[in-house]
Amino acid sequence: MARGKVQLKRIENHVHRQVTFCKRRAGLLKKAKELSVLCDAEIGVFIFSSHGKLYELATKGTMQGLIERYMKSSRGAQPEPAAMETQPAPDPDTKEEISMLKQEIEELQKGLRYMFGARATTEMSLDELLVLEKHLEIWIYQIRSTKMDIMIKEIQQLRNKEEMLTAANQHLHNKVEENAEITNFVSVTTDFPHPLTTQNEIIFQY
Amino acid sequence: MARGKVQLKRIENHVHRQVTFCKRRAGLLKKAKELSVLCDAEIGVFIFSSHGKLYELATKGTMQGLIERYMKSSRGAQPEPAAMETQPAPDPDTKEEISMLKQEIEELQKGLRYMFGARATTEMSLDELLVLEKHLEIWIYQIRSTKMDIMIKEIQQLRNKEEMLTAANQHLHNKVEENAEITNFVSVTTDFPHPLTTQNEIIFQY
DNA sequence: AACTATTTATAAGT
DNA sequence: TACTTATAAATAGTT
Repeated sequence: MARGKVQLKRIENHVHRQVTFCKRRAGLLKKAKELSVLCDAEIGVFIFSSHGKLYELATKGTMQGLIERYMKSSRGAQPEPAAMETQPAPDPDTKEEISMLKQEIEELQKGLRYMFGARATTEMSLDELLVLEKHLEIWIYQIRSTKMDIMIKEIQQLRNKEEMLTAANQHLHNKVEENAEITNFVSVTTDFPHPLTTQNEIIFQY
Repeated sequence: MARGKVQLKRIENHVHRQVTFCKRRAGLLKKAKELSVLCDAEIGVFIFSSHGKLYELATKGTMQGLIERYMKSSRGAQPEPAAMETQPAPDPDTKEEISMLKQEIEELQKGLRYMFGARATTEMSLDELLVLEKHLEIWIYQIRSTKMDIMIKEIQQLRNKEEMLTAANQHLHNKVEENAEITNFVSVTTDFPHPLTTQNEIIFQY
């Protein structure tokens, strides 16, 4: 944010990255504290550096307390899905990146499993698996239902479009016949089968 | 930070506080994401508004994963070993693998978001729904596979048990007949059908 | 670590 | 709630 705009990607230079990490980490924690004070919010932040070192902030009480509250809240009524975003750093270290991505997938799957209140699939009992299976079936059912809705809508739209095209077609057809009658000296036989309309000929943009 | 310096204390005006909360919350999460990307850090943030509503961000994987890592890191002594920097040749195959993995992550995240927030499935496109459906089908397949394994094992165990019980039964049966012959003065006709064994009679605890 | 030139965030206003 | 704008704050590059 100064003396040059920064690209939103992993800083490749070690030293530069380390310095930026320190500066921005301080900035982030400061912002968190400010938000907490100004707006009477309870905020927890933890930052793992690329070397695995932990930096944390809990604006009220302890991090443990906050985590407990988080657990309760996120499992309960209406959790905020706003922020499950990741921006995997475009790392030229492809091998490393692959393993990172795989780990990420693993974690995501774990997260999904966690939602059903279950542990790793292989650690699950038969009953737990049955419950999970049921959940997934319901989910798939919902997806298929939505899919069906979308497809039905699409079909409806296509039908409407067809109707319009047909009408436009008819209109043009009539026009052509009219013209043919009036100016039949041009071509006596205007017998080209059925005037195909293209999008450009449609008056009502759909 | 503008049009007037702000005092670092709770904003008393409700509306003003709410507005500031929204703005600064967005700012904080943005900063967190930036730090994560720029410096390859893993960051978790959760914010409870004064009304107890939760806003969260986990820059990699899930919040659960992060919390687990936090737990490990904060109570354990030494954090994780540093990731070594490698410089392998960028293989075209691996590139492809990366993009596939990234796509998979994207889909999983969409699924997670959907699950967590009960966000309308209608926000997903048809293609996205198809991919998610595929993932879930695979998952269900895995679950059924695991289930099958468990059931097969259980059947095998039951068969073994049956075998043992039959053997024990036979053994007891023989014993009884023996006794009957030796002490046939007690009851001349030891013709109770077939000695049913109960678990207590089994010698070999299974 | 300290110093700016800039960018970014945002308070107040609309 | 969403823009706009003037200004404060953060910070990238430099020393």
